[in-house]
Amino acid sequence: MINPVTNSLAERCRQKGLRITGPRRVILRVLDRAKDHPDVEELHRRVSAIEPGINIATVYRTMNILAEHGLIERHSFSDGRARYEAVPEEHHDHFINVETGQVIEFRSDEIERIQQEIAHQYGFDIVSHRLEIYVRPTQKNKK
Amino acid sequence: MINPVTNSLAERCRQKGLRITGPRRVILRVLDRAKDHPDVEELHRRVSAIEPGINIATVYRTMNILAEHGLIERHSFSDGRARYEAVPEEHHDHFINVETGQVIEFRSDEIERIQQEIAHQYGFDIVSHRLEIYVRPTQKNKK
DNA sequence: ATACATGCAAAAATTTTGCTACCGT
DNA sequence: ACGGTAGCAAAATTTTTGCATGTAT
Repeated sequence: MINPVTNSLAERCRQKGLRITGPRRVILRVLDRAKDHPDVEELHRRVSAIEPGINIATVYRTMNILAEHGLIERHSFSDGRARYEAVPEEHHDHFINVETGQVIEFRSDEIERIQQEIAHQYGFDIVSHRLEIYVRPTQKNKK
Repeated sequence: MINPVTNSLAERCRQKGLRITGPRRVILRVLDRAKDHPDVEELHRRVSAIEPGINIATVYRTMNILAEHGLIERHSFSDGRARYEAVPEEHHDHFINVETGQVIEFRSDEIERIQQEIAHQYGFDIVSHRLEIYVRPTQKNKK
């Protein structure tokens, strides 16, 4: 009963010995608060709204550093650009609604378990995984 | 017992009403034969080896058209560039060996089934999905 | 014949990098 | 003080596009 919910990214950066600078603090805050999966441009927009003058190159560099340290996850989904989210306390997967583009998180212990099983059959240990399910709303209650 | 193994991409293009031009024929052949997941540059290299003079813009355009028609799949894996494969007769997922970068295909009906189940619980029909498991060889028989 | 496809070069979009100055530890 | 970091601009990379010409159907 020690951890409240999640350590903030800033805390986790500190634990890794990364410096918490002004720009970085803002970027980390934006990532902590994001409930979606913004790309670099969107991150930069949000960062700039909090504190103007932070260069987009800094956002790119920070994303690379955070990803190297395993503090954020990089996604691609259907679109081209890279999109990011803070590494969640508990792993989850994603539904992507193809009609709206909306991303919905979900988790299934059964899927997690079976993946382990299959990987072991192939002689592998899982490092990480990524499951994206592209969906549309069930058509039964249509007009 | 009508289909031999798989219809060639060229055949499937024809069925969709896409024109089979010279450059396109070569690109489709390369895709048909590829057992890996080449990016545009690599595709262009292979295409050029068969027939020089085909512009990389044509490869890009063709990939976009084929993807729109659902004839190829676009991946991202860990790296930046988009990578492609002809849509397989039967869907499969991927292991990515993080130590070597090698991509291994696999399939689990159980995983397929559970995904359906979960999607339905959320009120969705599955359009497609993508599962990538990043792995490393099991460590038990180490030196 | 006509709509679609290609080549080429230019442009757009995305990401990285060199360099100097700055700031966190 | 030291070494990582930021800003800025330039460069590198990846992808798209306008346009004139060519070609499959």
